[in-house]
Amino acid sequence: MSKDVTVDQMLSAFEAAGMRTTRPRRAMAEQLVAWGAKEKEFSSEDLWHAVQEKAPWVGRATAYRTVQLLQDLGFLDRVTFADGTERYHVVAAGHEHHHHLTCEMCHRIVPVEACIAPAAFEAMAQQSGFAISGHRLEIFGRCPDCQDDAHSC
Amino acid sequence: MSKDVTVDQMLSAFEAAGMRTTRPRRAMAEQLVAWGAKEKEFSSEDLWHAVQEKAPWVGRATAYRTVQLLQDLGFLDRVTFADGTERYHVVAAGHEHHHHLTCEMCHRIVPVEACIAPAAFEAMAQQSGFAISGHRLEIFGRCPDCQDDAHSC
DNA sequence: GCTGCTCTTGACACTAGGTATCATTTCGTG
DNA sequence: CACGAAATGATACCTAGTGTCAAGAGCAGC
Repeated sequence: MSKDVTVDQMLSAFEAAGMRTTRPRRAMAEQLVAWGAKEKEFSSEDLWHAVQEKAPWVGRATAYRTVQLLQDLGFLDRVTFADGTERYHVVAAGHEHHHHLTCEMCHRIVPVEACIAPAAFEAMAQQSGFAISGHRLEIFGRCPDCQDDAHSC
Repeated sequence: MSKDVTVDQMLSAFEAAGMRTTRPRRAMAEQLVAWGAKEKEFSSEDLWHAVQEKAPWVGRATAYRTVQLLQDLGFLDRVTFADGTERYHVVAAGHEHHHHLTCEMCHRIVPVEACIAPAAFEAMAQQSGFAISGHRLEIFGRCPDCQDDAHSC
């Protein structure tokens, strides 16, 4: 059972990394916690707009910078959709390595555990001589709600 | 042993799809064949610039449109690199479903066969109720030549 | 509580990469 | 060769994001 992250956890992580706990960072953390890890997906621009309602003094550049930091700190996950757009979602605490199954219609996100077998990575490292450092797997489809809709045009 | 594609093959594919074999399309096909499938990677912009040297009358929009078409026709493969940039490369004829292992330093591309087991796809379709329509897998690392370089800063 | 140093911010100009529009050109069929 | 549709090139525009920098605000030490 994965728990949602708290504002304090995010701010503590900033401190732990030697960064300051500023007002914009707090405002953005609050918005993220309000959204929670409920499969909610958003772009940096979305988050900026949402934060603006309660903290209109937050600048766009700051919003983008903070999203980047939160991703580095492991609180946000970047997800690629079938249409090529990139968005983020809040990582539920304790979620280990996983990938995403996304709906190409409504952008719903479902985390999945499936991944390449470690043996396969080793095999390709051997064959190619590469030092493998990471990978991304994105799976696309239509969620149950969107399969009925004939919005295929 | 996979063979490189020819200009005629590309132009025939356009015709077969009910499209015309125009001068810009020919010019771009020629540039692509000149590059070949030799792990060469390029952006639409790169291709446009290259084509301009021999056919300066080709417009930017046309270059982008043609790259899109060639991708739809299966002659080009879109590859995502570790830094998030998207580029293309020429698909060698007869290459079936595959993914790419890319060098995060020099952008070298190695095709790999490894993929998720079909059973895993079925399992996640069952669990989630999604109708799965596609996926992308990108693997990042450093090629043998770039492992020595201490360009880590 | 005040000082001062540094990190961070907000404003804004700018860029990369790509798309929409539309009058003009050019295929290729008849 | 003439014609209609498809394709083009020029251009304006767009999205998503980055670089710059003077001004502001945390936080440590006093």
